[in-house]
Amino acid sequence: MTNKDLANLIFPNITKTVEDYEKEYPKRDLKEGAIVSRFAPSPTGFMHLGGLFQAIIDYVIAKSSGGVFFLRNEDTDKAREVDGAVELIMETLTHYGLIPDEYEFDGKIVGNYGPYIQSERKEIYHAFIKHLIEIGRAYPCFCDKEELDQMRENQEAMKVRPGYHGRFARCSRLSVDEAMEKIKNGEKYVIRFRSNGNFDNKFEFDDLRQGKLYLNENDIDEVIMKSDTMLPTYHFAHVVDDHLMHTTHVVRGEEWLPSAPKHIQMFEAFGFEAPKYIHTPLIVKKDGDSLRKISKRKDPEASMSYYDLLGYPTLAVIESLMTIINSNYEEWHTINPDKKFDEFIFSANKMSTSGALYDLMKLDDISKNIISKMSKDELYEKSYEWACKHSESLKSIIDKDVEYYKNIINIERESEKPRKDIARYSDIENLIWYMYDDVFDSKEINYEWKNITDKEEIKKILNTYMNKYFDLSSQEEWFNKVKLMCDELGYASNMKDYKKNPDNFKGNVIDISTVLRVALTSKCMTPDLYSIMKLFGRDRILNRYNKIS
RNA sequence: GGCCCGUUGGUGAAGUGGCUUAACACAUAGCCCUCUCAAGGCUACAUUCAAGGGUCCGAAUCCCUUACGGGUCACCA
Repeated sequence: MTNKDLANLIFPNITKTVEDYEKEYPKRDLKEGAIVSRFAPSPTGFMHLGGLFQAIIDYVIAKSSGGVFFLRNEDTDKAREVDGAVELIMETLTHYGLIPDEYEFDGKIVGNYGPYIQSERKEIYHAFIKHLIEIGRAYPCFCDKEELDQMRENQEAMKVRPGYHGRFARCSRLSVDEAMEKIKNGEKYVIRFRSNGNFDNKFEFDDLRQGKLYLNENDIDEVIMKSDTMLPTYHFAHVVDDHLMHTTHVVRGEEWLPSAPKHIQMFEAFGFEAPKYIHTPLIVKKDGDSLRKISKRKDPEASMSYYDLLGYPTLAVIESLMTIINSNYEEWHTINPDKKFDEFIFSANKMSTSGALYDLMKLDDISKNIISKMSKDELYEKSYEWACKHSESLKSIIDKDVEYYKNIINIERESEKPRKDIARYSDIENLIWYMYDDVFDSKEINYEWKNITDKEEIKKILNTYMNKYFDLSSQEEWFNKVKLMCDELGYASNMKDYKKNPDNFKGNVIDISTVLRVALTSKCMTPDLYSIMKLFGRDRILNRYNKIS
């Protein structure tokens, strides 16, 4: 009996060969230097920051090089699969504008290199494994979990490196006849790759981020096919898929670096060229004094739904991640304010070498800048869309009168130096509620008076203002009148005069405008008062002022 | 424990043997401007690059040792 007989016994129905698949998925017709990248999550939970981080890199390197970005669903672990995870991944990518060129979703395959769902590629993997068995580079292993645990314990006791390697790789020494006998007897087995590496040898590995690395050769006979489902493990699926799909650059987390030697070895066993690798740093978080990987369970900001719920513009999240990905991104962006982030030429070797701390302050800053540059129409659309999903109360406010809402958010907007007070759409309601009479009337109002708190004085100021100095003809006139009133009532209209001789005055123009502001809005901090008064109009102002008693 | 990677201000970081008296941005503080707030302008914020030793005329940059942090050693990805 030969290896071929063994291969046929295990995969009797596999007739296609590796060569057949090579022909079926020919080299992509792309221009020189075009990068083919992929985002390949496993549908085990929720989309988190680290995932988006990688997807952005994939997207940017593909787009900026005129290449292809595709999505592959790595669902080989059926036990950990979670319902709806695939939908969430697709939704999140779409939400952030990172739409893959090739993908498989909802029964539809887009692209010529599919299927893009690993569980649908079983036959392909089997053909490749069959080939490996035929050439003696893979073999069935009948060791069960207990035996392997026992082996590991012994290894630890003997202080030797744990793992299925060298003399510990028992099943690798089984003859073909013995193996076939066991299979015919119905014994359970996995398929292992037969390593030809020597752990004491180093080889040069070129990681695009870290540069040349010297890693130990792999000598572990890694499991490449699981027993129950006959699905491949990640290691094997990665080799077959990224070869057949002609991925040029694999972007993956740093945690994969230690298994890179296995992957290289498998590519070599098939005679394939390995893709280029970019192992990305983990996003970490400060926990007490030490740093740790950001975690979905402990850190709400690890989940993409956090940003969605608070209403950060998607671009803000992307750009904040871009600054971590390549710190020269910000510089590039200020020089090229009109270019889209995916035109940025990413340099893997400029990526940070250690774990990056995600800074929510920085996110706020980027976000404020982005929102401040939006036109009123754009802000209206984005904030309304957000409100429809996440805030019934903001939605109802906007629905009252869209034009009025737009005018409010347009105060000090669409100008050279726009206001930067909104970091998230969820901030808006708290900034504008007092502009709505019914909302104002339904609340318990706490007037934030400052220096002038005497009710009689306040009433006197308000009455004088409405009777003699109310003027909305222009910003300048408006303020001139306020100053004139100061003179009449004994307050300093000029701050310099006031500072020189504060005792000569009852107060100053700031005190007066604060009374006008607080009586109208209840708040001592608001955008430009003139603009607010313009939106109110005389009657509504009078109405608010009459509430003061 | 073995193997691999890393360590520059509160944060992201620039830096690749002399242009560094260590960019830039965020944060923080102060001042200016100003009808409040936000914004904007200006200023401050690492005598030092984890520590020690070495190489060199010259080191954050090259070498060694130590310390600390991270990753990984599954029929999980």
